Amino acid sequence: MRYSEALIPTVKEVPSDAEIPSHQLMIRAGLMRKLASGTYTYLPAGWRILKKVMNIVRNEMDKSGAQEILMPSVQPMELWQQTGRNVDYGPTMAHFTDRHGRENVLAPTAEEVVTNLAAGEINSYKQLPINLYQISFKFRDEFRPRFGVLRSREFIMKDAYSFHADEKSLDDTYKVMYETYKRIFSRCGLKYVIVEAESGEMGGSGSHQFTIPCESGEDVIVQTEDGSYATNIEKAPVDALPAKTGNKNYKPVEEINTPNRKTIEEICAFLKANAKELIKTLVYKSGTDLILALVRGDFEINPEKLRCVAGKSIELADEQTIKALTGAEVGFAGPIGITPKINKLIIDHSVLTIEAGITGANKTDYHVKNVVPGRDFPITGKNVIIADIRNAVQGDTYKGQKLTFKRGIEVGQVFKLGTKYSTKLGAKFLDKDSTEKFCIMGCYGIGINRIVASAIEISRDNDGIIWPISIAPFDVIITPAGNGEEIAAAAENIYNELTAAGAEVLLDDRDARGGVKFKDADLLGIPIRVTIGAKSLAENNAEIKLRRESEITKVPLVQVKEKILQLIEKLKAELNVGA
RNA sequence: CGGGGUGUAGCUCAGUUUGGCUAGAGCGCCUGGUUUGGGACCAGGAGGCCGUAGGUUCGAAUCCUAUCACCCCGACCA
Repeated sequence: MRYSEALIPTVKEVPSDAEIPSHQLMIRAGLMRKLASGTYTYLPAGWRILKKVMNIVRNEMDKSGAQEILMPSVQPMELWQQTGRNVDYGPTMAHFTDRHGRENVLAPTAEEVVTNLAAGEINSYKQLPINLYQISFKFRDEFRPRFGVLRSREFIMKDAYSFHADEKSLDDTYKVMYETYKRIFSRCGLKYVIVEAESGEMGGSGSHQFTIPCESGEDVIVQTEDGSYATNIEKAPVDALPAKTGNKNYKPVEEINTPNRKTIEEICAFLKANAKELIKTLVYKSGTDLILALVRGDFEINPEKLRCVAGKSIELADEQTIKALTGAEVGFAGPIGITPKINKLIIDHSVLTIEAGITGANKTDYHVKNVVPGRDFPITGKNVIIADIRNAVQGDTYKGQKLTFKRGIEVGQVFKLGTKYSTKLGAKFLDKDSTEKFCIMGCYGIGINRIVASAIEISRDNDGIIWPISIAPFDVIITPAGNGEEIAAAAENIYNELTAAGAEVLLDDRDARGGVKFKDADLLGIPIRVTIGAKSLAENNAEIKLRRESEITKVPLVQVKEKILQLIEKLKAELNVGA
C-alpha cells in the first residue's frame, strides 16, 4: 500500500480523553477514531490489525476441529427470558422494540442462540461432540465504558460453544481449547497468565481466564509466590488467620456513644481504635432472605465469595431493610441480638482473630465494645457459617504460600457450562442407551480488540507501538529519505519486489521530510523498516532496521528482497509456537 | 445511578472570575517560495451559529434556567 493513498491519520498530540497508553497510541497511530462513548471506527491500519488477529484465532480454532458459523446480532428477547439471563444482564443488555412490538436484544453473547440451534439440529449422540464458533460484534451497554477498546460497548468477540454427550467429552474439548488458546495468544506475541476463575460451584477446574499482565489492566491477578497457582482477586482464596481463643474473662459488653460516626475510619479516629479490633457488619438480601456478613474492620467483604458461601445471588440491603432489621440508622449495625431475625450469619475467619472487639450497637449513634465472638453472638449453630468471604490483601497466604498481586487484562476465558442452558432451552439428544439426555456444554470466548490493546500495552516505547509481526498492520515499511528520482525509483523497486513476493509492504511515498516519515513509522510500529537515502544509495545500499532494535544494517540493494523475506520468516517463526 | 469536571477552528487549549469580542494561540489544512536522514522555515490564506434551547441585558463565549454530549471518581455503606 502507498502511504500517500492510505488513510492513516497520525497525530502528534495526545487526545484529551485517552488515559492509557494503548488508547492513546491507537488514536495517535491513526488506527481508530471514536464515534461515541465506547464505540470506535477502525481505520484501514487498525482494521488490518484486527483482521490479522481474527485470522490467527480462526486458523487455530479450525485446527482444533471447531466449525465457524455466524449468528445474528439481533436476538429475540424470548430466548433470554427462557434462561432468565435478561434479568442477570439487566441494563447492560441493550434492547429495542421492533415495529411489530417484539422485543429484541443486541447480542451481548450467544449461549441462548447457539443452544436454541442445537436444540433443533442435534438429536443423536452420533452428532456429538461438536464445537461451533463465530467471530462477531457484541454489544454490551457498559455502565462505564473506558480505556478505549479495553472496555467498550461494541467489541469483537470470538465465542465458541461445545456440546457433549458426557463430562469426559467436555473435559477433552476443554483441554483442547485450553491448548488452542495458549497457541493463539503466543502467536499474537502475548505473554499470558492463566488464572483459575471458578473455584467451587461446578467443581474443580470449571473455568480459566487468560490474562495479560500489565499496568492498565482492570483485573487483579493473585498468584502464589512460586507461580503454581493464579486466580482472579474476585475469587482468590486465603488461608485463615490464626484464631485467638484467649481466656474468656473479658468485661461485659459496654455501649459507647459514637454520634454520627458511621464508617470504620470515623470510628477508629473517634475511639482511637485500630480497624483490626472492629467487626464490620453488612446486611445482604437474597430474595426475601436476610444475610448478615461479618468481617474484620480492616478487610473488605468479597461479594463473589459471599455469594458462593450463601449458595445464591445476593445484594446489599437497602436503607429501609437495614433500619427495619437493626432499628437504627445505617452505620450502626452489629451482630448482637439480631441473629434470630436473620436467615444466615456468615462470619469471615478474620473475625475470630478478635478477642474483644467493637461493633455497631443496632442503635443510632451507638457502638458497643468488649464484644467477644462466641459469647456475645453465635459462632456456631445451624445458620452460622464461618468461611473465607473477604478480599485477599498483601500479606495473605494461600496454602502457606505468600500471595502476590498484579494487574492484568482479561483476553480470553474458557468455561464449563454443564447443562444450564441445554435444560432451559431443550437441547436434548438420544444417547446410546436410548435415553434422552441434555447436552453438556462448554463455552470459550476471546476478546479480539483486547488482544490488540494488550499487545500495545506490553510492547511500546516513547516513539510508539512495537508490533509483533503476526498482528502488525504491515510487515515492512519503506521510507525513502530525501528527494531525488533515484531514491524514489529504488524504493519503488523494492516495494514491487517485496509485494510480488507476498510481503505486506507500506511504501511511504509521501512528499514529506525524512523525520516525519521516521516518526510515523515508529508510531505505527511496523516491525521492519527499509530506508533508502542519498548516502547509502550512492554505495548501492539500503538500510534495514527492526522497530524493536536500534541497530541499523546496511544491505546491498540487490540483496534487500531476500534479506527482508528472511527477516519476515525469522520474526514469524519466533511467534509460531508449535504451529 | 451518585459525585465532580469539560463542551470555543480538524486536534490540543486560552479567553468565562469582573458582560464591551469585529473570538484567539499552537498543531494540522490550502497557495507560493526556500528546504529535505528524526515531526523544517518564510510569506499569504481558508476554516467558528463559543454543545443546544430559552431567558436577563443597550450589549452574552462570559450571567441565569433547562437540556444534550463527553470525561473522571465512586457505586464496599455499616
